[in-house]
This record gives sequence, C-alpha cells and structure tokens, in this order.
Amino acid sequence: MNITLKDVALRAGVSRSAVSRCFTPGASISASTRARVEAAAEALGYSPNMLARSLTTRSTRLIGLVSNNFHNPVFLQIFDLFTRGLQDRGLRPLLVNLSDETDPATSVQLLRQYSVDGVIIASSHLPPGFARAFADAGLPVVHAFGRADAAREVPVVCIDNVAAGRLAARTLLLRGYRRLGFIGGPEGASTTQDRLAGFAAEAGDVTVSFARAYTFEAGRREMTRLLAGNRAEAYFCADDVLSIGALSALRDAGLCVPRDVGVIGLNDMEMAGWAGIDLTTIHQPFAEMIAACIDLVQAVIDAPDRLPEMRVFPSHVVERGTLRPAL
Amino acid sequence: MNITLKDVALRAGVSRSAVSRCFTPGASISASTRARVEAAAEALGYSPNMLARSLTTRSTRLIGLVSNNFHNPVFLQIFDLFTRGLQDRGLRPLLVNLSDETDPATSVQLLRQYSVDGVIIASSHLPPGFARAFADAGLPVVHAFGRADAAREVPVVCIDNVAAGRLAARTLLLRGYRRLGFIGGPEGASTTQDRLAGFAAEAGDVTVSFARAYTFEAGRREMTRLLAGNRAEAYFCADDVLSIGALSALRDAGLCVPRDVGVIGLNDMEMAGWAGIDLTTIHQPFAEMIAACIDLVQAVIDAPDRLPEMRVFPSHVVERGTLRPAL
DNA sequence: AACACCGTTGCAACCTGTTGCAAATCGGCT
DNA sequence: AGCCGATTTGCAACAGGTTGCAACGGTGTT
Repeated sequence: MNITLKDVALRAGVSRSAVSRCFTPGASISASTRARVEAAAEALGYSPNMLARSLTTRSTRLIGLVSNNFHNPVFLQIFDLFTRGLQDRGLRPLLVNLSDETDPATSVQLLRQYSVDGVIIASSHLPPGFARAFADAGLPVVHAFGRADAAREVPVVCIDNVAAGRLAARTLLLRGYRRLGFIGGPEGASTTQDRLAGFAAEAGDVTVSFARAYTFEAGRREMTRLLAGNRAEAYFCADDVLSIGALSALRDAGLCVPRDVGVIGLNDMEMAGWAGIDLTTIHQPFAEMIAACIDLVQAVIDAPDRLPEMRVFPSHVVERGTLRPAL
Repeated sequence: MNITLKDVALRAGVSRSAVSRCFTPGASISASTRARVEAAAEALGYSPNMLARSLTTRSTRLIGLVSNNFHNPVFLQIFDLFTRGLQDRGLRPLLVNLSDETDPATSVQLLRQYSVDGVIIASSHLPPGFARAFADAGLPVVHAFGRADAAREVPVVCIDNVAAGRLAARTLLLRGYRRLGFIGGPEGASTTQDRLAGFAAEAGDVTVSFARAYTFEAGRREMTRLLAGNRAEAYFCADDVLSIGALSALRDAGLCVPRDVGVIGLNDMEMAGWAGIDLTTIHQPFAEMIAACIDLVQAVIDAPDRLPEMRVFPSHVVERGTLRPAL
C-alpha cells in the first residue's frame, strides 16, 4: 500500500541503505546516487516513516503537551504559541487534556507508550509531584507556570509569583487604595499561594478569598459574595479571567471602577485589552516563556542528566482602565 | 534503557510471542503463563511500545487535529471537546496549527510521516480542496465546520449554515427590526458565505460587510466603520466573537442595545452567556457535532471506501439580552 | 606499477513488536 | 496405554527503517 524504502531503492537501482542515507542529513552519499534516489522518491511520492525510523534512532520528535486549563481563554493563546513554537523547531505536540484527571500515572504511561521525546506540562494547579512523576519515569519534562521551589526536581519556567504579588500590592497602594483584597484561584494552586504571599507581605492586612476555578463565573460569584460583606477598596485577582468576572459583579452592583473599587489582574491575556474590559493587569511574557520552555525541554532531551533549571521571567504592570492614576 | 518485550520474556521464562499475546486482546494464552507474564511486566514496569506495534498492526491510534483558529475563544471549548472525546475512545490528538499556512501539502506529508490513522480538520475558513488533499493522500479525513456541498468529496460535520442565516433573519424580523445588516468573517470563509446567503434570502435587502478575521478587534472595527454611515436597525454577526466586538463599538457610540440596535451572533460560545455580554445568538451543538466527527473519522478508518457522508446538525436561537422581545 | 587513502556502497544485524504456522502439550475418552 | 482434538507455545519472518563494518572504486603519490 504505502511507499517504503524498498520501493524507492528498487526503482533507483540502489540498496535500501543508500536511500536511507539520502534522507539522513550528514550521511555519506555521492551526488549522483542522491540525485537518482531523489528522482525515484519524487516519482513515487515517498516520504519516510517517522515512527519506524524512531525505533532505531530513539527519537520521535513528539512532545507531550499536558494541560488541565481548557476553560481559561488565555490558554488558547498559550496553545497557539506552543504549537507554533514546537512546529517551527520540527517538533510535534501530542496533546493531553487532563480535565479532572490528576493522577500522573496514566499520563506517564500514555506518553511512554508513544515514546515522546519530552513533555511540557502547562498548568499552575496540579498536585505537587505531578511533574516529578514524568521525570521519575525517565521522561525529559519541563513545567510551565509551575512553582519556583519545585525546580530542584523538575525544570520550571515561570514568573516570580511572589514578586508579582508584591508588585500588585505596591501598585494599588501607590494609587491611594487602602484596604486591599485578594481573590485567588483554587486555594491549592501554587501560583495563587505565591501571589498571595507576596501581596500580603507588601500590603499587610488583606482580605483573602478564593474562587473555585480560573473561570469568569467563579470570579463573578466570589466578588458577589464579597460585596455582601465589608468590601475592600481594591482587589488583586490572581488571574485575568477572574478579574473579568469580578468586574462584572462590581458593575452589576452599581459600583464604579476604578473610582469606587480598583481591580488589578494577572496574565495580560488578549481579552484584557478589549475595549469595555480594559483591565489593568500584570503582564506575563508568554511568548518568551514558551520559547524558553521549548528550548529547555530540548536541552533536557539532549542532556538528560543536566541539573533541573529554573527560568524566571520578569513581569510588569500594564496600565489600563481599572485602577485610578497614581497619586 | 527501556524495558522491552524481550526483557519481560526473559524474566517470565517464556518466548517474546507469549508476552506479545498477553497484551493482545483475544490472543490464545493460558491463564498460568498470563499470570507469569503479568507479574514480570509489573515488576519491570513494562508498557508496550505503541509505535513499534503500529508497524505491523498498521494502526497508531493517532489522529491529526488540524486547525487555523487559534484566536477565536470558542476554539478552546472545541479543543477541549475534541481532546476529551478522542482520549475517551483511546485515540490521541496530534495537533497541527496551520496559523497562516494554507497549503495542505506540508500538513499532509507531516501527518503521513507520523502514520496517523485519521485526520480531523476543524476550521471554517480554508481554501477549497484543502480537506480533499488529505483524502487524496489516502488519509481518512473529516472536515468539521466545513461546507455542506463539499461533502461529495470529504465527510463534513456542520450545521446548515444557510438555514442558520434564514433563522437569524426571521428572528430579527419577528422582533420588529427592519433595515438589517450582516457582518461576516473573512469574505472567503464558506460558513460566512452560506450564512449570508440564507440571511439575504429571508431578509431581502441587507447591508453586507466583512470583518478581516474572526476576532474581537475585527468585529469592533467593522461596526465602527458601519456606524459612520447609515446604520441598520439590527445586525447578524456570523460569529460570536465578532458580535462581541460589534457590541463594544455600539456601546462606545452611545447606542443602546437592544433598543437602538439589535445584535444576534452565531455559535453560542461560553462567553456569550457571560453577564455583561449576554449575547442573543444561534447555538451550534458543539458537543454532539464533535462526537459525530470522532465517530465519523473512526468509521472512515474502519471502512476507507465508505462514501463521504455529511452530518448536519440543527441550530436554534438562544435568547439573551441583545434583541428586544418578539412583538 | 604498487600503495595508501578517502569517500561510497551494500550486507546483515538490529530497533520493538506481531502473527502464520507447525510443533508441543494437555485433558478426556476408550 | 493409546489416541483424538483443542489449546498453547515458540520459531521465524515481517513491519520500515538505521548503522557498523568490510569491501569497493577512484585518485594521487612515490
């Protein structure tokens, strides 16, 4: 059915090895045989079987892309960057949707069955040790948006979430907001914990609450709940989509943003810049971070014994319309 | 390095075939050897190499998932449904991001190199013949959100876009809106053309314009442009994210929706239901459509010579706040 | 002409698993 | 014990490639 090496070899009148070498960069082959082989391959429409090749080369160029964030719109941007970045380097993303699955064992087995060269985990809320399970199974792994202090076990690419929390607090204080509030994602999410730690360290006494998930509805519900009590003057939401939910609740309550209440988010997803949302937020440099992830996983593949490394990126405030100007 | 059949066979004191049969459902193997093999496999942490197996079985259970819609938030929902649906059936999505690549040749070659069992194309704006190129290469393919009349060449899963356009027009007319306008996606998108055809057929004389892309900004810009001229009483936007952009422009212009202008979208993406957006829109039953895609691609894999089939799903209006009530 | 050297080529083994076929084993029956 | 048929098992070939090694052919040198 399909065209194989043998067919091409037969037509070109050479051995299978010659054909193989023709498609292997750097192999020793004369210009004349190469031409004959290429002509034959062209005529037959041959393209080498990557998976058969991988048996001996032990490289599939497949990368497992593991995530459980299929409800936060920022992840569409993230998947776009990952898939394009991988493709540009000749790597292929095998997508794994964890949805509610949080036991790494099945994903590890799955990705080993498919002999992926490496794994990128893109998530900020997974049980501790999730990423390590891949490393333990001998799979090169990088954890994107993971926790910095896990980096002794697994390479991590992230921003300094504690510093980002601090930055959020300073930004709010500088604009004259006093009683501050924090709205996190699920309490277990490491990013949420770190952002809160930094925020509280800088702002002192803050009201703290957690949304059920990184979704619009969860953010809106949480803010609605908060408004029933004694509200703060400004809130740091640990994620843009939460912020947008919170803004919706504030507006429904007849409060004016940024005059009555200030809101600062985190991520700077595309939607944050939409007219009508216009969210002031802390920018994560996704493009650079994702490029770093791919470089890093490639580096681990090339040198499996390299020590886990952490790449921390700077974040900064993007001024829009949900905070009043600095005093 | 990795554990193979041979290692397990050695430890269990049986032949490689016995081990293979132990992992092949329906193969003839006695309970006692099975137990011995399973114990050995367990002890060594063996799991079979799917790719090596695929050499002889000619099935990888890999499905190419091809799309160029990484900027329309509805596609995050769609990817979620696809990945979960495929996983639930033991299939693995190999994601291909076309971004601006519109020549099928490279994608076809890529997916053939990886011996995918089948391909699902999820896009409404691709050059005609794109999907057919996969079929011509002998790859089982299904086109999700494709054009109905291409179904003679390639199986298609879609709604009846012409009927949806009609439905939009009737819905607007029934609510007393007269001079109607249509805002499409890129003019070349088949879905846009069909929706317009139905809309115009029912509404008669409509103002027609096209946004550059299926994005918020494009929708907003197009509506802003339209407002400079003689505006219509209500608009059918061929996509929710366009609608949201259009709404943003309307509000900035001080117009009241739905009193001054009505807007109806199409897709019923999650965001359409967000408070503050509250978009009246035509629902596409994504969950059912995507399940159908997967069933269909599986069917084509099982019977490659089956005639291309079209599965058309019903769509209906979801009433929210961007149209005034019916008279 | 003899020799060394280098790039090119084919052979054969190997990567990991599957499967047709024939041989071995087993249980049951006379 | 001997025979039958069904089940289980291993051998060997195969899927589509890669690669170490030895043989080969051509060139330049002495």
